[in-house]
Amino acid sequence: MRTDTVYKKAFNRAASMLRDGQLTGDLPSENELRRQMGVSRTTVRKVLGELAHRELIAERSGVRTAGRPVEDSDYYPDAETTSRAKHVEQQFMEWMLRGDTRPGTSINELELARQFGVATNGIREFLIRFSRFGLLEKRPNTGWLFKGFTEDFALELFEIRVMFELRSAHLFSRQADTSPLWEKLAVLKIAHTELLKRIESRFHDFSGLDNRFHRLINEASPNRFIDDFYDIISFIFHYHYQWNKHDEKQRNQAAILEHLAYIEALESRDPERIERACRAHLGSARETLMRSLIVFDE
Amino acid sequence: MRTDTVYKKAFNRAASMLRDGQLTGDLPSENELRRQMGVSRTTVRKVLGELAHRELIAERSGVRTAGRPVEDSDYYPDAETTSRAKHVEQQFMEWMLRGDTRPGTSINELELARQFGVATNGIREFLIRFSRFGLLEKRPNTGWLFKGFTEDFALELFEIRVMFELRSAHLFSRQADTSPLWEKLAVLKIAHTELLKRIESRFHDFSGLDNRFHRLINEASPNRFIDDFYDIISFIFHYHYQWNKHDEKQRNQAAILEHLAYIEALESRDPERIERACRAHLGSARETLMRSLIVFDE
DNA sequence: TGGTTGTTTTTTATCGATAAGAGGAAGCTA
DNA sequence: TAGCTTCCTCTTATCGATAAAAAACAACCA
Repeated sequence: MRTDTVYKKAFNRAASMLRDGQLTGDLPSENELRRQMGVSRTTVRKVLGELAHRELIAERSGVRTAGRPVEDSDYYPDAETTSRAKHVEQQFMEWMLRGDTRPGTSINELELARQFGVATNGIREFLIRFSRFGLLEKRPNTGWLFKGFTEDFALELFEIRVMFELRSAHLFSRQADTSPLWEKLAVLKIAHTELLKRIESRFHDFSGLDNRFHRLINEASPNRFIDDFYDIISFIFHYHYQWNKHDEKQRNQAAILEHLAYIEALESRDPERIERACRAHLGSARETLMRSLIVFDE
Repeated sequence: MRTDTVYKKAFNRAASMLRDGQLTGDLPSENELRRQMGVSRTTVRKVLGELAHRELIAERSGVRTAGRPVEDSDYYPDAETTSRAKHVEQQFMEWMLRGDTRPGTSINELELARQFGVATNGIREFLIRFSRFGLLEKRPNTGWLFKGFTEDFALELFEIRVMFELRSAHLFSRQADTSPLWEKLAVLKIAHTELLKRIESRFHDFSGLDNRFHRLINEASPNRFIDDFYDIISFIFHYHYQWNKHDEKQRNQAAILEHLAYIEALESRDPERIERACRAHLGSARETLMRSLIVFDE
C-alpha cells in the first residue's frame, strides 16, 4: 500500500504554521492552503479533518479558526514523512558511501530489498534512476555492477564540470548589463560576505549557497543537459559530505573566498580573469573530493 | 509472468547456426554454446532440449549431432523474441515521434500501459530510464510532462555534442603515433571509401559506420559522462531516422565525405584543420535534424 | 583434474491488486 | 456569481506473487 507521507508531511507543516502563528483568525480556504503547501486539495482536507478531530482547529458553520495550542506530540515522526523512494535513496547512499562496498561488487535487487525493507520494484526504480550517475551499470537478466566511487569517477566528473562551467561563466559574463542576473549575483555576493563573517557557527550553510551560485551561472544560458549534469554534482556532493565532515569549516571558508574571487572576476567581465578564478575554484573542489576518496579507500 | 524471449531468441539463433552449417559434426559443449550465444547454460539446455524434441538435433550417448533440416516454420516469430521492456521502448518512441504528441502534453502511465499492453510498472521503468534524455520531466505524485522533441532540444543537444566532440577529437590527435587507435581509424577510413562506392544500394549501412566512428574518437580519452551522452545521441538518431527517411541516401553520402575530411584532418594532427572538419560535420548533422523537426512540426 | 552434464537455488522480469493522492464536476452559500 | 466545499473518479506509489533465466552446486568421466 502506498505510504501516506504526503499527508503526514503536510500535517506537520500545518501544525508548524499554527504554532508559529502564521494562521490566525479565520483560516484560508482549502484552495489557498493547497497552494501554500503544494499538495492537492484532497490532502489538505485530510489534514484539516485530522486537525479538527484533534481540536487543533475549530470548525463553526464552515469557518475554521485555530484551536488548542500545538504540542510536540502532535507531530508525526520525521521517519514517517519520507516516501519509500526517498528512504531507498538514503539507505542506498549510506550503503555505498560507508566504504565497505568495493568497486566491481555486484548488486542484488532482492537482497537490497530485504535489507531496506521494501519491494524489489522500489529498489529497481532507484537503481535505474541512479544509474545515470555513472556509478552503476546494468547487465540485463543478471543484475547491477557497482563501478565504485573511485578516483577515475572523480576525475571524469570534474573534467566535464570544468568544461561546462567555463562555458557557462563565459556566457554569463557576456550578458547585457541590464540582465537581472547581475543583480542576483550581487545579492549572492553579499550573502557570501555575510556568511564569511559568521563562519564559525554557520559554516554548514555554505552548501546551499554553493548550489545557488553554480545554478545561477547556468541560468544565463540554459541547457538541459548541463542542468542535468549539475543535478548529478549536487546529489553526489550532498551525500558525500554527509560522510566526510573532515575539515568542513576550513574547506568552506576557503571555498567562500574562491567564490568571491570568482564573482568579482565575473563582474569584471574579463575572460582571462574569469577562467583563472573558475579553474582555481573547481581545482580545489576537485582536490577536496579526491583527498576524501583516498581516506575511504584504505 | 516473465517473457521467454531470451530462450526464443537463442533458439532462433541456434536454428540459424544449424541451417548455415556452422554446427557440423558433434555439437560443441553446453558451455561452449553458452559463450557463443551469450546466454546462461540453463537457457542453452532449454534450447537443446527443444531442438532434440523437434529432431533438429539427435542425441546419442551424450553426443549431439545435427538432425533434420531446419524449416522456416521452425523459427519463433520475431515479435516473440523481444522483451516487454524493448516493446515498450519501441512503442513509446513511435508514439512520441509520430508527431501528434505536442510539447507540454502530460503522460499517463496507466493509459500508456493499457495502450501498450503491459503493466504500469514497465511503463514507469521505461519513463525513468528515458527521462535522462531530456525530453521528459517527472512531477511526483502527478505524472510525467513531455517536454517535446523541439528545436530547443536539438540546439541544446548539439551544443554539448560539439563541446564533447572537439575535446575528444583534439585528444585523439595528440595520441602517440604508436597507438592502436590510428590503425582502427585507418580501417574505418577504408570502410568509408568502400561504402561510398556502393552508396546506391548500401546507404543504410552508414548509421552503423557513423556510430563506430564517433565512438572511436572517444576511445582515445574515455570519460563515462561523454559515453553516456553519446548513448543519448545514438538512441535519438536511431529512432528519429526510422521516422525520417527523407533524402536519406543523399544525406548519408554527404556525411561520408565529411567523415573522410574529418579523418584526414585527424591524421594530419593539425588542430585547426581538425576543428574545422569537426564543426563542419556536426553543423550539417544539426541542420539535418533541425530540418526534419520543422517537417514534423506542421 | 579440468571440463562435462544433471540438479537445485537464487535472482530478475513482469503481472495484478490496492490505498494514498490528484483533480474535476456539481452543488452550496454569501 | 465567485469562491467554497462535498463527492466522485482517475492515477500514482507500493506491495506481493510467479515464471524465466542465471548461477551455484553436485556428480561424473576421460
